[in-house]
Order: sequence, then structure tokens, then C-alpha cells
Amino acid sequence: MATGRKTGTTKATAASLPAGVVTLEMVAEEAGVSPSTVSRILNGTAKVRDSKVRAVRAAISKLQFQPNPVARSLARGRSMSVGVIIQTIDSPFYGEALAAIEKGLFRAGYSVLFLSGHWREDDERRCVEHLLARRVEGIILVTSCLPDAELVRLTRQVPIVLTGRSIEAERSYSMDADSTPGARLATEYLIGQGHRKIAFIGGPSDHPDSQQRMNGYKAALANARIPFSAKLVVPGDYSDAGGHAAMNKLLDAKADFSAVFAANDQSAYGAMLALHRRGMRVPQDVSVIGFDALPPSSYIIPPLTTVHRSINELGEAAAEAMIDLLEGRVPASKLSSATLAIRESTRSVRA
Amino acid sequence: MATGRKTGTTKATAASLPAGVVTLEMVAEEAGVSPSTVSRILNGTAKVRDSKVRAVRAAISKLQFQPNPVARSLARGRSMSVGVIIQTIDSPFYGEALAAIEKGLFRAGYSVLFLSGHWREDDERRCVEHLLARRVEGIILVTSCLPDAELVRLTRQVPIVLTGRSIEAERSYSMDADSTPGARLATEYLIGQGHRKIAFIGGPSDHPDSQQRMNGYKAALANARIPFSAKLVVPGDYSDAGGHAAMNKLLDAKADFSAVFAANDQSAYGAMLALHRRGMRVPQDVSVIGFDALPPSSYIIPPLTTVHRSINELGEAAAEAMIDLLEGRVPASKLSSATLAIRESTRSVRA
DNA sequence: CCGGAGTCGGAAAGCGCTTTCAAAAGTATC
DNA sequence: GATACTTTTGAAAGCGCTTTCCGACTCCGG
Repeated sequence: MATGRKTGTTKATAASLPAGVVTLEMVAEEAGVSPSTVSRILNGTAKVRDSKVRAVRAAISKLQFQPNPVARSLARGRSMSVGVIIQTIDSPFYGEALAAIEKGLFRAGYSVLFLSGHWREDDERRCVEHLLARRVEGIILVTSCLPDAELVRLTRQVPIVLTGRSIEAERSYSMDADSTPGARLATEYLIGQGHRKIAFIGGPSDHPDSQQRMNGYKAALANARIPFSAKLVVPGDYSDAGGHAAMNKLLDAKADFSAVFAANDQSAYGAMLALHRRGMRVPQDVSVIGFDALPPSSYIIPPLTTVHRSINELGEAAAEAMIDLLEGRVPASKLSSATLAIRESTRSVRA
Repeated sequence: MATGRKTGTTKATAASLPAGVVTLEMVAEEAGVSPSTVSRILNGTAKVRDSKVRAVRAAISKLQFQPNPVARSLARGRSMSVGVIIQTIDSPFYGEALAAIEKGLFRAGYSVLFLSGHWREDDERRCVEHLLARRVEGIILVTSCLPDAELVRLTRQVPIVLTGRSIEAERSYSMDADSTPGARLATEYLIGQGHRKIAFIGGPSDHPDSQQRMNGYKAALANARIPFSAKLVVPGDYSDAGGHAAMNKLLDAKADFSAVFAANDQSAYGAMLALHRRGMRVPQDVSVIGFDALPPSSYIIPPLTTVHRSINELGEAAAEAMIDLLEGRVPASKLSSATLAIRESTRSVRA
């Protein structure tokens, strides 16, 4: 079998390659230069005589060579990939953010390893482990569930970008788009429309973001000298079902209100359904305002008035911040502030 | 042990490492065995004396060693990652599918590189290139836009799993959950409720899946001996906006119908809004039925009757099929058939 | 106590690319 | 044309892990 001799390398190599895979060495040989030269041309890491550049270029396209990123990663010690942890992908909110993140990183040549944490601290921790094991160069955490201390510790391993919360640490960037102003905007709009009895369906009460929405609500009331009533506040969980339940609770308690501010659009959907089930019309009987401006919101019945913050922009900014971090720059935030998308779920009750 | 001479390698290594990164070699030294042995223990590729196994295990946990997957990939020639191309992530439909795929592959130890094709052939082609360059071991294409021939060609490079369409090729698995029966089910349900004038809002007319839904609609009509009327059919594009426009077109043309079958839930949302805007009530004036059973559908007003096919199941099946393919098994399909989620957007017009 | 069948485990050769290092080539200078 | 630089370029040493090869041992029967 085989010749007795040791044509070793070449043979073995050729044999073990998945057939059709071209290596840099093959290019070098084809072009009559050394592998180093090919590498240099590929990466522009040094000047190379023009004639050789052409020869190599020709060889590359002739052989259809594509550098193997795995080998490259190993040699450079950089994986060119970043991890993104999101809580649940099957929500339009996160979906949109993810799409924007993906786009930004893709353009910069990074691959995205994406994982869902399912709002569970343990799951999220596991995701982080997995990403670290995969040697991602950075991690973007969209609405992380992990405790601050843990996140800070994490920055010692890789740079991280956080959305929806804020920590103090080197090599990290928090994009804590404070929800307070937006919530205040929504509430003030209702007040401006003449509403005085405004209910609030909150998010999970332990979530900072959800607290901000509550604070914005309170601030607007205070500013208009409307007393805050705990009876008009019910926690939800940012889901349709949660909003539905919350509204039912409100209704069962015979709370008296002419408008509701739901901490996010999904809760608003649920709340509207609950109202509908009890025969109350939106906006004739109750005005409803949401938060997030999810795409479907303009198509539900009636189209929902809601606080708009570009999620897309958020995602893009997160991607950019990560790239800045990775390339040693200091990320510059630039999230635009919230605006109101006024649609048909609210009406004026002015005299 | 560390005699003074030849600390060479070790030193250089230690210096260039990003500090804190433990390599297999360090484990080997700590445990007093050779790297090969450590590797063997890690992979269970050979029997190793118990005492050494213990020593290595101890060293691993003492040093907190985690094998570098990049190096491993290079050595093994396997990247342990698979690519997933989805059209748009910011739709609950795709989001859910992606979540399930991610979960399945994660469990099997694969990483997911995910990209969106945006329904554009070119974008999708670029995604495929990127994934191939990244040396993914397989690609899952959710509702691909690429021509059959191209997909077949692709299977020569990596195994692929396709959803929503079907090709004939080795190393590929098509999960073409034929939509015809589901569409027929929906239409027959309306007929069973006494409707005879049933409009149909389709998807993009060149899409096979959308054609299937049309066929199911036609088949149900034919079966009930209801003549097909082209006037009652309007194409949409599977989006809210498309459904809205389609319904307006129907209404503008003064089409006469008591029920509408929308080719997907999102179109149904848009259609319902258009009806609402014209003062028509669902289901009192018009019954509406959708397709896909998106999560929000049970929370819109009124909750939408729709054809349910578990997207989650689809995603899981896709992941499993890919794993089977990668491990040389022949994937076994097992998609359950469509059912109807009967809610409040339809009513009987029986005598 | 020896030879042969098995077991174990270390050395070393890769995987495909990057990156020193130093020699070869080319330029400028006198 | 020799000297002193400055570019270019190739050889070779990794990156961290897997895997082949082969020597060292262990265990038995004879």
C-alpha cells in the first residue's frame, strides 16, 4: 500500500482535507511565493512587491481560496465573534433589537452567537459560560437578569455592553435608556387630555426598568398635583397575559379610572382585551396608552397610542458600542429621546 | 519538576497568553502527565489509568481549565457550529422558530450563527457565503428565497435543512410542512359555519407556501361546490400592512363576502383593522380566520380564530434534523398536522 | 524466567494561519 | 564599486488541541 516512503506531509494533508478545501499554502505554491507573503497580502500587514501581489491575487481567485477563520482565530488569538444574550427571542421587542445588533456586527465582520436567557438567572449564567468557553470577544446583554456584582466581575474577562441597566466598570458600556422620561411623557399626555384618574399597569416590580416607568408615572401625577393612589396601580409582567390579568384585577376592584398607562405595549394589548371582554370600549370608555411602539401596535384595534423609542436604534447603538469597545475606543452614546406615537386608543375628556 | 533549564516554551507561552487563560499543556504539567493524556481524558478517546485520570481531573478543576474550542475546531477540522438563516427576526413567527432551533442545537453542543436574509435573494446568498467562510458544519434555512438549483448545489458543501419548501438532494432535509391541509381546514371551518362567500387574502403570489394556502382554499370551496370567484381573492404579502391594503381593495371593489381567510395572522390583523376603519365589526359583520396562531393572536380584539401549527415544534424538528444529518443519521420527520384554534373572530351564519 | 499479547502514555506531527527574525534585495551615498 | 541603509521576503516558530506512532510496561502461559 502506498509507496513505502514518506511523502508524508503533502500526502497526508491532501488526503485529510475535506476535498475542495483550499489552503493558504496552496495559494502560495500556485503563486510561487511563501505562505508569509500570501498572509501579508491578505492582511495588508506589510508592503509586497506589486508583481507578487498580482500573482497571489490571481492564484486566490483561480483556486477560489477563502481563508479559514478558525485557523486565523487561533493564530491571532481573536475569535471575531461576539455573544448576544437576549431574554426571549419570540417577542417583537427583542427581535427587532437583535436584528439591529446582528446587522451592525455583521458589517464589522463579527459573527454573532446568540442565546436566550428566558428571564432566568441560571439560564443566563449558563449562556455566559458557554459564550466564554467559545471565546467570544465581547458580550452584549440585552436586559440582563444577573446581579450587578456578577456583571462587573464579567468585565474582567470580556468587554460587555448592557442595555436597560447600568453598572460602573471598565470595559463595559451601559445603555440604560432611562424609561422615566418616556413614562412621564405618556402620563402627561393623558393628563393633558383631561384625564385625572389614570391607572398604571406596571412591569415586574423588581425590574429597574419597570421601576423607572412607575417613577415617570408618579412624577407626572405629582407635577399635575394629582394625588397618587395605590389602588390604581397593578403590577404586570410585560406580557399580554399579565396585562389582561392586571386589568381584570383593576376592574374587579371596581377601581375608578378613565385612562390606563400600561408599562409596555404587550400589557396594553392584554388590558384592552380585558376591557373589551367587559364591554368597555377603547377609547370611548377608557383611554389606553402603551410603551415601546411595537410594530403590531399600529395595527391592533384601535391602533395604540404609545411611547416610541427606536428599538432599532437601540440595537444599532449596542452593536456600535461593542465594536468601539473591541477596538479600544470609548463608546459614545447617542440614544435619541422618547417620543409619543399618538394613535387612536386615547381620547380627550376635556370639557 | 521545574528545573532551571529550558523553561523556554513555557515562558513564551505564559507571556503571550491573555493572562488567566489556562491551556491544556498547563493542565498536563500540573498533573504530571503529557498533553496527549489530558486530551484523551477530556475526550474519552482512550483508556487511561485511574490515578492519572484523577490527577488530571484535579488539575483541571484547580486551574479552572476550559478547552479552547477554536484550537479544538482547528485540530478536529470541525467547527461545532451551524448557521441559521431566517428572513426577518422581528416577527413572532420567525422568532419562535429561532428560539426552538437555538435550544435544540445548544443542547447538542453546537453554537448557532444566525443571520437574516430580509427576503432578499442577494442578502441571503451573502449570508450563505459568510456562513461557509465561517466553516459552519451545516445550515438551516428557514423559508429560503434561493432557487432550488442553488440549494442543491449548496448541499455539496454542507448539509442543509430547509423549512417551508422541498428539494431533492443528499445531505439535505426538507421540512416542507405543506400548508394546503391547514388552509383547507380553515376554509372548511368557515363553510361549516354557513359561510358561502369567503374572501381570501393571500401571501406573495410567487411563494410556494402561499400557493399552498391558496390551493387549500380552493380545494375546500370545490369540495363544497362553491364556485371560485377571482374577485374574492387579493394577494397580500404576509404583513399587517399588506393585509390592511388587501382588505381595502376588497372593500373598494365592493366585493360581497361574509368571511375572510387571511393567509397568515399578520395579514388578518391588518384586514381586521381595515374593516374596523370602515365601521364593520368582526365577527358580527364579517368573520375572519388567520393562519399561524401567533401568540398575540389570542390577545387581539377579538381573539383570532386561526390555523395552528406548532412553530416551536417546527424549530425543534429542524434542529433535530440538522443534528441527525451532522451525525450521519437519516432524519425522521414528525411534524404534527395543523389544527384549528377557534376563538372569537368567526361566527356561524347558519339559519 | 522468557516471549508475546495487551495496555498505557509520551513524543511529535499536524490543523491553517500569523508573526517574528534574519537573510536577501534594492537604493542611496560617496 | 564599496558601504550603509531600507525594503521585501522566506523560514520557522508558534496558537492550543488532536491523533498517530511507537516504545515502555504489565500480565500470562509455558
